[in-house]
Amino acid sequence: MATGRTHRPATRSRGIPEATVARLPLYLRALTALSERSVPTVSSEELAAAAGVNSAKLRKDFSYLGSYGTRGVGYDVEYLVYQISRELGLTQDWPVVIVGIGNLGAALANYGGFASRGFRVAALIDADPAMAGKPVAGMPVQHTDDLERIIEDNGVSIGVIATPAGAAQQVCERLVAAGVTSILNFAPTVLSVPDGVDVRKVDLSIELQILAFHEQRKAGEEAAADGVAPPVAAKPHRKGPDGDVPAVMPA
Amino acid sequence: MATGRTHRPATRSRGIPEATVARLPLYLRALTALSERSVPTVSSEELAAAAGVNSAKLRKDFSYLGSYGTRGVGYDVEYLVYQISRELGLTQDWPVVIVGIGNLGAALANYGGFASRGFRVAALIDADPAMAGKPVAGMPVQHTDDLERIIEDNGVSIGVIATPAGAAQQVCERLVAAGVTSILNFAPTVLSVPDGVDVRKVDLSIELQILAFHEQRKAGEEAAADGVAPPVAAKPHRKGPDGDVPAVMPA
DNA sequence: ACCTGTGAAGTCATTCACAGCC
DNA sequence: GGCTGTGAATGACTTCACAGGT
Repeated sequence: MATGRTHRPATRSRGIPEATVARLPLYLRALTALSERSVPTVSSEELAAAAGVNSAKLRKDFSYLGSYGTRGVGYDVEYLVYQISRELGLTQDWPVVIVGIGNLGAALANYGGFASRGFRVAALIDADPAMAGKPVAGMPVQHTDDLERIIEDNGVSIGVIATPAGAAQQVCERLVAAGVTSILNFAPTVLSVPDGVDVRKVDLSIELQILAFHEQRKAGEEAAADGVAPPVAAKPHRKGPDGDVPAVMPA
Repeated sequence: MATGRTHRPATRSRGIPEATVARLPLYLRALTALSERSVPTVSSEELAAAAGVNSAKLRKDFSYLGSYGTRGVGYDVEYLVYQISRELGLTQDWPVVIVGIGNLGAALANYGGFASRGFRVAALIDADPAMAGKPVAGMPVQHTDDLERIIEDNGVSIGVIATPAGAAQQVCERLVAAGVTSILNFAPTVLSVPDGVDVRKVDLSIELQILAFHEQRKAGEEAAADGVAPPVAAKPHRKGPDGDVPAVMPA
């Protein structure tokens, strides 16, 4: 059954560190912008600034790909664009399905960034029969019943889940069973998948909570010159009979 | 000035490692689910499984917050929910503005997860005069002209940018000038902000590219027993005359 | 003179493994 | 016997600093 260990055994990625892989798209974007302005070469310092990282990191990152620069000169923009695209697998195109065409799913379907870089929305899928056939982003929504067929017919290996949390795990299992091996999950749930399947998640609520944490620290920074008061101890007040405490609710 | 060094000087966060902070929301969500099912206590093993991490990591994470568990027993669910909420600053509420009410902005405005945990959408702002006054998610869209006033009137310190890439930096600057110190950026651009301002980004296209990278590696895993063939040179295919797309080209 | 590529050092994060308590 | 809390070990990532090429 493979419990939810999304964790791949080791940084199995023929040499390139995961942290580096995560930055390649950033470099690629910056390079593409330079390319559009017909800039022929760029130094690690300039490119790093455009990508929002420091130059030592960038050079180290590129060193994992090979020696694509020229000492005393910098990097050839077009050449690097090509090398990074190839490394990321963007020279082929990737059919993608989006499952769950609510507000978010529809927004994703309309998002231009999809098409631009080798990703192609092959199908939009929703469980609501009333949605079936309706056009979203110029494409008819299809019903979940046909999920397996759609995946196979289109050779889809990347799926985007934009369903409510409750439906996500089940959709995930169907996608995986049908052959999908990479999933981008927008539902606020932990997905468990078998080994060999990659999951990445995008979670608004988590990001906000992280910001709130730092925001709170900033606020506590007045008053404190020596001992930064931790969050404020507040009465432990455990065991609320029926939780007068945050009756919070998951998304 | 302060160039785009988002980088805070050091992990200034009174002890709690950034990686731990990023997982607290995950634990909180799992705990909330348990709380709703009235589960009174939970072991590190169980909770870790629910949150999709391993138990050693979870125990270490909690150890930064204090000793909130009981040996031989586990953690009191309600108590932990309270402690983590407090640590994250979720016991107060955070007014948030969303700037850029296109497909994505509207989807975010409708997203339930916002309201649920101390975050409150204080205003929706868009640059298009035609949008002004239109209700989205039961709330009238306001014009960018009033951005500064809205921030101040509502004491907003967290802003969400969902504008097109081209407008993001400028919107960011106005938000910061008006007093926002935490930004969640959905626009595919690197934002530069002064020290003391936190930026987190959510970028669909980057996530997909990371998935594509791993996907490509998986594909290359047949055939290879000894020397894993690097990316595979694949025919560059493409080359739009004036490509809005990567006009990829080797040197 | 300038800029890349990279060992070496330093910092941060995860995992191990077990003492201590229930 | 079961489970937490945590030093110590290991591993990953970043930064330094400079040798080496143009």
